[in-house]
Amino acid sequence: MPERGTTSRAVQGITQVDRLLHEPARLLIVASLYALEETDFRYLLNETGLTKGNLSSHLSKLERAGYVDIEKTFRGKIPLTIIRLTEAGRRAFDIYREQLRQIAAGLPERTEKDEDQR
Amino acid sequence: MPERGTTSRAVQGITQVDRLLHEPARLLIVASLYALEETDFRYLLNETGLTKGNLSSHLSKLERAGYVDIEKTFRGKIPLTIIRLTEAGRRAFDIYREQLRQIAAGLPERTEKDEDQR
DNA sequence: ACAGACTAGTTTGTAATACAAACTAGTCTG
DNA sequence: CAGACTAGTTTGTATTACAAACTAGTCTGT
Repeated sequence: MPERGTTSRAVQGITQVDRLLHEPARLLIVASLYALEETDFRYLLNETGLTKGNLSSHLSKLERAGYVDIEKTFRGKIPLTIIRLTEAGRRAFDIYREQLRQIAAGLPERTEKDEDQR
Repeated sequence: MPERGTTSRAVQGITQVDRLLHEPARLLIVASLYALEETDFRYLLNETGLTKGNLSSHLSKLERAGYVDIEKTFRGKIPLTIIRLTEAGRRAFDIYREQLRQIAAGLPERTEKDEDQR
């Protein structure tokens, strides 16, 4: 098995994270959805602080990946988009969360010697 | 101060991470450099597993941002590129490391109730 | 009744990206 | 001295992230 240097394995793992979730805007969307049964477009808009256009396109991307279900309904006569995290999305998030923690834990620390340098 | 929903502050902070370091390839480069006084192109190539082209362009980007110093020398008659993390790069990494840890810690967990759902 | 404001999103345009393949410039070897 | 090798850089391509402009319809004041 080829070793690739001295940087910790955990940190080298960063090259394999799910790029779909590594994008901050989408991680925020999915993290918001994670705790909820379902929610609507307006809620996510408020929760994430994204613009409508951005939120719309990130949701489409997550939908194409099978990470969210998007259901179009009406609240009275006004269109309402219901968004749900799928089981696949939930699993992908679980994996990403654990990878991120491994990586964060594995990043090198400032040592006392480093402090002296300046 | 406007609240933006129920997702934890730490996680909302993800929208403000340093995009230069959030890119896996570059984080790996900078994490590799962090522990070292200086190193060369060949070492990083091996350490990161990137292609030469990719490493070259990521290093240029880090150099433009002032995160690394690149010095061109010769080892005998063969060109040798020496790379060093600057103090600015070191500080940026310190900040990113802490932000990442906050975010990783703040991501929602799978609850017992969630487990039941499937 | 209908002009204009509002709700709820989607589509379009643009600049920046990440990546690998192709290239450059020179050195070493049989 | 041809070809293989070292050490990188440049170029080409497809994907992206983002906001501005747009679509489709509903509500409100006069």
